[in-house]
Amino acid sequence: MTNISSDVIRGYNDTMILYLLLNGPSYGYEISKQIKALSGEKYIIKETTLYSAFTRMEKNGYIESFQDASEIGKKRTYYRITDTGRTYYREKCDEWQLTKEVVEVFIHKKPDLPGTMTDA
Amino acid sequence: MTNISSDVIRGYNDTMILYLLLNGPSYGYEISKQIKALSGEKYIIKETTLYSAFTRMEKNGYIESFQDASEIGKKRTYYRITDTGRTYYREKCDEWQLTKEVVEVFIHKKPDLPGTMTDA
DNA sequence: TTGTCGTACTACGTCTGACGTAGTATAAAA
DNA sequence: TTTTATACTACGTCAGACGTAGTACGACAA
Repeated sequence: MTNISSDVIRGYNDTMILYLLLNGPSYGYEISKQIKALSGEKYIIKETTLYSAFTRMEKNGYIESFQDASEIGKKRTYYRITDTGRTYYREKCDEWQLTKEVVEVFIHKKPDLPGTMTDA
Repeated sequence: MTNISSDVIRGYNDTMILYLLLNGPSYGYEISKQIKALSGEKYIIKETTLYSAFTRMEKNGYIESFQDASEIGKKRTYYRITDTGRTYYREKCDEWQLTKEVVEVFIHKKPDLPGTMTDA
């Protein structure tokens, strides 16, 4: 079973989180569930990774935290994306296209044909 | 200008090097030039990154080093890919396909259409 | 002859993002 | 009342990338 290694996703966790915040403010637990669902259970972000991403991105000005006053139950920290964050997100999207192009030069596609690449 | 960040390529430097070694043994300087050329000058691997990748991969049994006896001028360390390395390479190719699928869920493609995504 | 350029490395230290482990705390459900 | 799900924080470790620096040899020019 092939798994996504953290080294690959590294640097794109922030992008995934920002993508979800484009649709409006959200908070940790919800975002982690959305990442899991949208990735088809293929990627599950670790809690520590997620929360440290929030801290980092707020420090960088990509997101802003706030408390929802009209909250009944548990207190949550919500985050909303800033304009700087939106710009950063778009840059990461461009970067991704470039990276993909480059990496794929060095990648053999899965054959989908029998008898290829088995040996020799 | 969009640049490829090291965090993205991280974990795929090894894969690129192995890809080049599939065609036969090679050495540091040549590989770095090939990466530059094949990527269309878009990615230039740092010397330290390259040589530490060699060390790591040899330790992991993905490559083997040797000296070319029939060498005239400068002594070089050549590397050849092992069977373990070939297997690892194929796994990384599979992983890449999976990663790409997942990441692209969270990526907006460049519109190529005017008037989209400018604001709200 | 001296100097510079290209080639071919090694050594060492730093940074960053991911993540393991652990602990806290509250609301809801059993 | 105890568990389960939610919602975090703290702290430390690890690995890969990379900055800086230095060594060394061959070729070629001035």
